[in-house]
Amino acid sequence: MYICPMYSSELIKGTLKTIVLKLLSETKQMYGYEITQKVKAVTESKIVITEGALYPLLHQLEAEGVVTTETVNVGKRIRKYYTLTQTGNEKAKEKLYEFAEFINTMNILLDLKPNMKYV
Amino acid sequence: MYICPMYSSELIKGTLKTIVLKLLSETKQMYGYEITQKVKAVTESKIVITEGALYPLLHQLEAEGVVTTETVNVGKRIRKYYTLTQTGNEKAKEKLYEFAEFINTMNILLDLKPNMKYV
DNA sequence: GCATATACATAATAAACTTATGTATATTTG
DNA sequence: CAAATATACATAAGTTTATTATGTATATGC
Repeated sequence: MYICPMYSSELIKGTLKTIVLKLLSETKQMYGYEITQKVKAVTESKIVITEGALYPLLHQLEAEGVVTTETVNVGKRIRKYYTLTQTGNEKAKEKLYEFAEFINTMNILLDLKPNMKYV
Repeated sequence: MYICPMYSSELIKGTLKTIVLKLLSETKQMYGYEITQKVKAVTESKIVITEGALYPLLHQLEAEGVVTTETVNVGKRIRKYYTLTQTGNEKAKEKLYEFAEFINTMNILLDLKPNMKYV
C-alpha cells in the first residue's frame, strides 16, 4: 500500500508542543537542532519540524517557565540546551495523557483499530 | 485519573476534514448541524465542532468537487444535505489512511501503547 | 412568553504554522 | 580546495485554519 512521504502539515499542527515536551522528558537536555533531527530520524522524515515553528515555541516555553536554558559553546558555534522545570515535567505528563486520550476518542469516532505491532 | 472535559483546540486542529469525510463516507447524506451533533454525541463533548469551522469547510469541499449538496425543506426551515462524490470517497479513504499512519508514527515517537479496549 | 434547540451563513480576530531571510561555523565531496 | 551541505541559532512576513461574534429565522419545551 501507498506510504506517506510526509503527513500533511494540517494534521501535524498542534502536536508540536506535545512532541517537544515528551522528548525533553526523556532526554533531560536537548538543543533545538537536536530536536528537529531526532523527530526526523524517529519518524523517517514523515514528521519534520521546521525551525520557524520550533524556536518560537521553545522561547515561549521558556517565558512560561516550562523550560530553562543553558548556552554552551561548541567550537565557535553555540548550542542552547533546554531542560524541563518541575512545572515542565507536569506539563509534559498532562500533554501526553491528553494526546493519548485524544487518540482513543478519534479511534472511536473514526472507527479505527489500534495497530497491534506495539502490543 | 483526570478526564479531559474537552481536548485543546490546538490538538483538534487539522482533524476536522478527516472527521467530516469519514462521517460522510459512513452515512452517505448528512447536513451540517447533524455532523456537529454526531461528533459531540460520539465523543461525549470532548470534540465539539463549531459552525464557524464547519460551514466554511463544507463550502470548500463543495467547491473542490468532493461533495455535492441537496437542499431540503423541513417545515419552513432548510437543510443542506452533503453527499460525497466519487472523488470524495477516494479522498475520504486517503485521509483516513493518512490519519491511521499518523497515529502509528506518533505512537512510536511518543512511546505510547495502543488502547486494548477495542481489540 | 422566553429560553433553548435547530439550521443556515459570514466577518473579524487570533493562533500556529510555513516560507523566506539572515547570520555564522563546520564538514563533506567532487 | 571550492562548493555544497550540514550544523545552529533567530525572526519577520505571509498563509491557513480555527475561534468568537454576529446575523437571520423557525421550532420546541416549560
